[in-house]
Amino acid sequence: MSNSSDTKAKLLESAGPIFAAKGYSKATVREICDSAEVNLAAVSYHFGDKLHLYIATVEHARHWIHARTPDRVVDEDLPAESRLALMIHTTLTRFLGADSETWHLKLLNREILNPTQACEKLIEQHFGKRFQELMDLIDELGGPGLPHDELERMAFAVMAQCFHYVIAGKFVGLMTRQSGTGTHYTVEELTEQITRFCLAGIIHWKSSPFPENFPVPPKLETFKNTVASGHTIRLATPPNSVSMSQNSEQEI
Amino acid sequence: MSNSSDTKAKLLESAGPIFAAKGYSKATVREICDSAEVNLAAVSYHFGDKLHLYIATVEHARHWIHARTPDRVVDEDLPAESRLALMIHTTLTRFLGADSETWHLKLLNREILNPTQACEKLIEQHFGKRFQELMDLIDELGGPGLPHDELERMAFAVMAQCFHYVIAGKFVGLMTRQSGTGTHYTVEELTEQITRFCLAGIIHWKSSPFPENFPVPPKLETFKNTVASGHTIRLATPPNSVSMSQNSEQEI
DNA sequence: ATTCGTTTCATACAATTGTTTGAATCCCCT
DNA sequence: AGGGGATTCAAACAATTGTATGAAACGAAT
Repeated sequence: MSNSSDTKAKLLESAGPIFAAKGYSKATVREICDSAEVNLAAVSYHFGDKLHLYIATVEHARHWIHARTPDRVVDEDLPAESRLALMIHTTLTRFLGADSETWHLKLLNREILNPTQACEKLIEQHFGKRFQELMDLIDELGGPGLPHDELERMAFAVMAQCFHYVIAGKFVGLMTRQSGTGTHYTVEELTEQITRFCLAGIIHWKSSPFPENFPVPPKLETFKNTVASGHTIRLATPPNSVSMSQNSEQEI
Repeated sequence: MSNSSDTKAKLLESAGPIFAAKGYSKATVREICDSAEVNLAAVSYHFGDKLHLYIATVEHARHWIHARTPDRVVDEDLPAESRLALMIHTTLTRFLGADSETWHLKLLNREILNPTQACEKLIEQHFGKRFQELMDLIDELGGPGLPHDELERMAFAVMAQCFHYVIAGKFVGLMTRQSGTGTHYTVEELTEQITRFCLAGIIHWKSSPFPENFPVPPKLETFKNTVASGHTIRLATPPNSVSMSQNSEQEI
C-alpha cells in the first residue's frame, strides 16, 4: 500500500479548492491532477471517476468542518442579541475569507445552492443543525408562540442576507461602484448591518402589519397600459411552490 | 435578404430559455439550433460565434423587459408600505414563475449573479434603476437622514431575501422537507413574510442597537478547544472587501 | 432564364475532456 | 535477491463541442 493514501490525500486536498472555486463541471481532472502533482490516471485509479472524486471531496470537506465545529457554535451564556451577531459574523468571515482558508465551507455552500445526488443527506444534516440553532435563537428573541413556519422563514431571512454577499458579490460591486460606497462592505460593517436589521425585524415581527389588499402587480405582458389599482391579492401560485422548481439544471 | 431575420429571431427566442436555464457554458450550440430548428452553422453565420449569440440574447431580453416595464414600477399614490409589498410581490412572481414565461428576467438574473464582459453596463443600468427605486422607498419608510451606505445595504437586505428563494430554492426544499412546511413557501406567503420582516427592520432600524464588544468568533482551526470569551471585535478584514472577490470563476 | 449575392445545409476539423490501457516502477515480503 | 501485488506513468481513445468549409438552394434583379 505504501504511499497510496498519499496521492489520494493530495488529490482530495487539491480537488477541494478547485471544485469550490469553479464548480463540478468546470473543474477538469487534468487541472486537479496538475495541482496535486499526480498522474492523470490517478483519479480513475483511486476514485473510479471524476464524480466519485467529487463526492469524496465533499465528504472530506464535511468531515474537516464537522471535526472543528462544536455542536453548539455559540456560547449559551451570552445574551441572545450577541449570539445572533456572533453567528452572523462567523458565517460572513468564513464565507468571505480567502479561498485557501475557507474552501471547505465554500464547497458545502456550493452544494447548498445546487445539491447533487449523493450529498443531499450530508448537507441536510450539517446545515440542518446550524439552521435549527438559528431558529432557536430567533424563537428566543422574537418572543414565544411563533408558529414554526414563520420561524423558519425568518431564519431564511437571516441566512439570505449573509449568503447574498457571497453569491451576488459581483453584483454588489457593480451597484456600489458609482456611489463610491464599496468600502462599506467589510465583514464588520456587514455584521453590524445584518444584525441590527434582523434584530429589528425579529423583535418587531409580531407588531409588523402587512398592508392588506395591496394592488396586484400587473403581469409583465400587459405592463405598458395597465395602471395598478386595487384588486385583491392574486392567489394564483405556480403549480409547485418554491421548493424544487428553480435552478433546475445549473450544475452537475 | 428574404427570411434572414426569421432564423435570427428563431435563434434568439430559442437561445433565451436555454441560456437562462443552463447558463452559458452548459448550453450547447447544437441544442439551441435543434430547438430553433435551424442549421448548426446558423449561429456562426448570423452571430459570429456562441458568445455573440449570448450577448445578443441578453440584449434581446433586456429590450423585451425594458419595453414592458414602466419607468416607475409602483404607483406613487400608494402608501409606502403597500409599494414595498408590491415591489416584493412583483419580483417574486417574475422570478418564481414558469420558465417559459419568465426566462427574460431569469437570464438577466443570471447576469446579476455572474456578470459577463459585454453586459455589465446594461445590467447596471437596468437594475440600477430598480435599485434606486427601492432605496428611495426605504428612505421614505425609514425616516429621513439615513446615510447613503446604510440605505444601500438595507436595499440589499430586501433584494437578498427575494433572491434567496430563487437561488437557493433546492436548499429551502431540503430544509423544509422534514418539517413539512413546504406548502408555506408560496409567492403570497413569502411576500407577506418578507414585507413584514423588512418593514420592521427598516422602521425600527434607527433604534436597533448593535451588541457592542460581542465576543470574537473563534477561527475554524482552533474551534475545538476555544471557548468564546469577550475580546473586542476583530478588525482584520480580508484585503478586498466583498465587492469582486467571490464567485470568481463560476461562469464565463 | 440567367446571374449574383444571400442564406442554408451536411460535413469536417481542431480542441478539450473524461476515461482506459498496458507497460514500467515501486515497495514489501520471504 | 527475487517474486508479486500495488501504484504510477505516458500515451491513446472516444465523446463532446465550437467553429469552419464548400457546395447547394433560394430569391430578386436584370
